Amino acid sequence: MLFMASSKLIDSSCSIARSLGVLGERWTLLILREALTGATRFAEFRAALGIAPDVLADRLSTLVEYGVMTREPYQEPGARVREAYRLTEAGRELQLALWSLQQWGDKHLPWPDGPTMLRRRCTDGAAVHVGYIDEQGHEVRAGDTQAVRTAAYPSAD
Amino acid sequence: MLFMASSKLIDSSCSIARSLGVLGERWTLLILREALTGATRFAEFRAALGIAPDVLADRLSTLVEYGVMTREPYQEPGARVREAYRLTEAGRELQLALWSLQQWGDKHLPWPDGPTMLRRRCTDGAAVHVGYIDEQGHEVRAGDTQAVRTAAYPSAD
DNA sequence: TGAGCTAAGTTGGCAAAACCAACTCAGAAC
DNA sequence: GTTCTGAGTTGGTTTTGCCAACTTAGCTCA
Repeated sequence: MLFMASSKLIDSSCSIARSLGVLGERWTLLILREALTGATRFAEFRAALGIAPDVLADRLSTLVEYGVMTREPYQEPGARVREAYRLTEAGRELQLALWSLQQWGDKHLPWPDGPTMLRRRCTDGAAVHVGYIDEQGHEVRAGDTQAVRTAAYPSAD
Repeated sequence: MLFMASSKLIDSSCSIARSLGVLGERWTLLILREALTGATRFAEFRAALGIAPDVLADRLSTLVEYGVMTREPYQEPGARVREAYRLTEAGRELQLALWSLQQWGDKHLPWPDGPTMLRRRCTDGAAVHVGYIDEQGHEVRAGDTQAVRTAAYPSAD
């Protein structure tokens, strides 16, 4: 086996580090962006991203290994069996993280012609953004948020 | 110059790709996690992450270059001048993206002892999560969201 | 005055990962 | 039975990351 499922990050007590252990390698989040817009086939990812085939094979197998995507053979009538890579529910939930990055890029690394994608509500097309929400489902301002350590936080390092 | 400010991703028309061009290299998001919890000095990042000093220097200079952090000398009384790396407002806004990843990791890559960090409102300590919000400041369910292309979306590839 | 200490790096050699082109393999079409 | 296409694998080169050692500057203390 040439590829090692990514680093020791996945054994970290920090959820951000564990997420990055699965998602943080080069190309992975772009592969997921394509998957969220409907790509399912090896050649589709390859054409859309220009990624080397060995790297793509490695990333897809990592995503399958950690339950972000599934690899399933399928057959169109009159064609031979092919492999389809589909997002699991866990994978679909990564839309939130990708939209966070998209929203940040729209604001802080703007493109001359403006954004190429907008985030909308299906039902009425109203603008949707990513933000902080309290238990009543109401938005919380960024400055009113804080992260706090739990008892599970490692005391001695 | 040994280091090239990261790839051609920053010239992409996709905001996710541009964000990853600045933030997507190995270690970068973990450096930002430390910065959001108060780290400012080279040696602090190094000790917290165990990152090689040349890689850390490269990542910090990329973050400064793109306006995510500032590098400013400061002097404690009776000590020589040192460098402090501080988040800009753009950098502080990345808390949203990091919390998205943390929330995903909490759910899909759980740690045996439970999460080590919780997301809270400062004023009353109530739980806060990251999610989709409409123009009235109310939460939108994930399944009710969609991304749509604008006129700026590149037609011919 | 100069020897030691610390922070913030830089430099050089080695190992791992990414990139690229060429090749494989299987089934369908011709 | 030759060609085509999708989904990869293989081999060689380049880039990136990792590690240890070194550098530089200003402070402290003898």
